Amino acid sequence: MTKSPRFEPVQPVRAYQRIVEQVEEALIRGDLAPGQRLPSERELVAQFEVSRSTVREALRVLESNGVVRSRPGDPNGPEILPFSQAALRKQLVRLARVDELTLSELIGFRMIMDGAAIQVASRLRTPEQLTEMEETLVAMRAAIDVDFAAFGEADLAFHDVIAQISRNSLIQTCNEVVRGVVLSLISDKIAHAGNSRALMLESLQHHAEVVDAIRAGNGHAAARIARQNMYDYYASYVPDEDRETLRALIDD
Amino acid sequence: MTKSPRFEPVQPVRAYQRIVEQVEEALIRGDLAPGQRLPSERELVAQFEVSRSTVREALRVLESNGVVRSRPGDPNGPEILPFSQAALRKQLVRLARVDELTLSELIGFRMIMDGAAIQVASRLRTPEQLTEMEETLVAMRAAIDVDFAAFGEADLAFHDVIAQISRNSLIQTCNEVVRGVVLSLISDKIAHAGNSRALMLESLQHHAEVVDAIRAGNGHAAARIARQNMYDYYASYVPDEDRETLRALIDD
DNA sequence: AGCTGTGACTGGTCCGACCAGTGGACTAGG
DNA sequence: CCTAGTCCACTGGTCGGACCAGTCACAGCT
Repeated sequence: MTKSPRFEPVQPVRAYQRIVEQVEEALIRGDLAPGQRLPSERELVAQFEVSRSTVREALRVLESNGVVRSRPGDPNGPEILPFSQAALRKQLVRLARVDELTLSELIGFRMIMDGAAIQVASRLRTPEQLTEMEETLVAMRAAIDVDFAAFGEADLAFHDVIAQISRNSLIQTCNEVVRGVVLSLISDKIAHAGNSRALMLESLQHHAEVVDAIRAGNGHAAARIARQNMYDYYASYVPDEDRETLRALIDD
Repeated sequence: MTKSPRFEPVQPVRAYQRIVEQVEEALIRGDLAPGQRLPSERELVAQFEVSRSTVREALRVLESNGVVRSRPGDPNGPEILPFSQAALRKQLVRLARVDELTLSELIGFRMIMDGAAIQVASRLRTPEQLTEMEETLVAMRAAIDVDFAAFGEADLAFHDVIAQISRNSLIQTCNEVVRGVVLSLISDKIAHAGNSRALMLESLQHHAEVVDAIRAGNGHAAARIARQNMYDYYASYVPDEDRETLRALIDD
């Protein structure tokens, strides 16, 4: 009656993989927490009953995944790292670098994400959070007189507040990661020292309009302005033929 | 006049890391393409002038990042893998598992992403693409009579079409990844074999309404229905206190 | 008590060895 | 001639031992 046992392909599980699994599982179970230390490599050799090569290969994998960090000479052993989006960003950067993702896709993604987050935030925000947003605006204004990097940080803080209000850290993570990827892709082209101040002032103006719209409870308008700002800010880096697609994203 | 040379902290670069960098750079430059093979470990030892341990640690890192795959006995050497979102998903799953991300955040993210994608799609879609969407609807209807997994696949195909129309593969990737994470988180709770058919029928009905709205060019309505559907579909798995936040995402 | 020098231990790298498994070349059979 | 089977060179996985530069805690000195 049974048609076929539905066998699945099986590949050998290597020793170092099982070590990785055990460590990661301990992390998920909470037996291991960030800041804690793993036993030294030679101690792990004894516990797992494998050779040091195997232990080291497992540690390299964990290290590349951002789970632990080994420092030579540290008597406390490898350190369990706090969870971070660094590994996530690394993977995204890889995808972007090999041209699986174009710059316009990344920017389009941010336009959608940021717009959606702002729309949600305009509904959920408390008066205190509105004040918080206004403060980041002041910080942005002050940063303009410092340098471009400072302005970028202040801008990041603004978007962080938005994401926080929208009660979704995944949005925040995605925005930060994609933002970092975009900046790394256009970093070599940021030679526009000339008009940068004007661009920053315009960006600040747009942000202020966003806050105004949020204050008025007009989520649609806020989101639209945000997308417009994003487009103006990055459009010059996008190939002509992709700009139309991005423009289509601006209006609601 | 210069205040300080602005020194930055420096940590030693390990040999295996430089091997990883060289391989990844070759990949980005296009000197290495998916399907091609790396030299054997012993050959790499000669080329990089390091020990096999070092080469192997580099290969383990590349392997864990989804760049290559080593198979014992293969005379052709490690294989360069096609770029995939698997590594990306792995990182997201890790974040979700350690409770940095809650189920409601993941679902909220999907509501926003999917809604935005549908809204964009309703504007950009061609008549052919509309037909394509309608075909996935038919496939979903047929899948209901097979089993739950088949319905899930058909549902995935629908969302793929949407993401494709929105001309943004990053949206597609994010949706797929997050969808996979959500399913893996609730997989143990899918014991609702009883009412599943009714649920599938309702979901299909919602999808059909979405397509209707897209056909009519009403992006707002389409997005709203999509979010509502997403909420109905997953709300039972979300803790009570988080549901209100999700409900706030449904309207406009 | 405060400082310093030392030494046990750390991780990074290297070497050589063995094993099970793979796949292509080579050979025997058609 | 072509096919089918065998064989072996070579693969990656794992092991154990060795050496080095660096770090940190502690004992001993001032």
